[in-house]
Amino acid sequence: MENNNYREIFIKNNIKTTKQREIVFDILMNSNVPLSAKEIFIKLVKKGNNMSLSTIYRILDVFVSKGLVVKSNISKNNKAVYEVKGMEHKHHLVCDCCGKILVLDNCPLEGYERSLEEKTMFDITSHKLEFFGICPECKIKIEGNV
Amino acid sequence: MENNNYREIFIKNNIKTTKQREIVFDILMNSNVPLSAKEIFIKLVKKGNNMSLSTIYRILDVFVSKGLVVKSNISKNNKAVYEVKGMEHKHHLVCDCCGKILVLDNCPLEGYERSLEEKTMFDITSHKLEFFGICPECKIKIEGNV
DNA sequence: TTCTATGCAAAAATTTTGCAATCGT
DNA sequence: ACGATTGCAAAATTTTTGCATAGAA
Repeated sequence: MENNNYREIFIKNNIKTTKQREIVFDILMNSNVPLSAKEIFIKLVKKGNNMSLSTIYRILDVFVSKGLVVKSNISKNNKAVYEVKGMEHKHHLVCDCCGKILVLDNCPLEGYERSLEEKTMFDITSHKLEFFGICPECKIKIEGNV
Repeated sequence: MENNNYREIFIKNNIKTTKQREIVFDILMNSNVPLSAKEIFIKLVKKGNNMSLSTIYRILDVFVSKGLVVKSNISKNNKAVYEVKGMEHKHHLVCDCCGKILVLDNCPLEGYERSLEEKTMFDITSHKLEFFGICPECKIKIEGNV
């Protein structure tokens, strides 16, 4: 899992291949939940790597500007979180109570987006959709305390 | 437009009515786009009021915890933005290029949410949906430069 | 009066920036 | 070799917190 062909992706996007970019991209590729800059930092340190936090921010900015990564904000502490922009795009269901994130596979908005383009004259490039609720485990906890 | 019955709303939610809370709530009620803490601050100063920024943060936290206000993040600079949680809920279409925000009136997710509850066993409490794209004005600008 | 909310100033946390050194092509 | 990228440290922003004072019920 450590080797990779991210080089090809980087070349295709006109950015230089550096060890740091490979590390960050690899972490994002292997995470199924969006990560903040600091979380990425912690993960790479745990793997035995090291990197300046400002480098991580700069790398993420580059990835976002190239459309490789999506920046959003679903964390409770308003930190920006990042995830690779897969072809099949994913949405999330976040527990209000414990913060757990469930990844959803399908998107209910295909048709709607098109009608919105017609109505607004925007060229729609993307959307963010997140659901919030109480997960089954927390429901039990809450009921237990009643 | 300055007078209001926010007192009733506050009483109903078990929070004390203070001048500061009325000012902040009024600004949120009269804005059709989500505002950051600092934007709220600037607006109230322009109206001749004054308030500590930390008070604004604390007031917003209270409003969010009572479900009166929704905190999200669609600004480019990852600042948290806040808007009143209306009965009719609104989504937004944000221009990638100039940051302009268009308010959308209807929500395409009514039915989907219910099926998601069944599938995941979550009690879904809310969702956030934002669209991004290029607005007509920016399209012209961009084409002009080609 | 009692408890909560506010202001202020200081701290914490996140993100950005300048500059010299290093690395990729 | 050249230009882009990184690290470091410092700055800029955003958000949180402690404590004394003021305000609501």
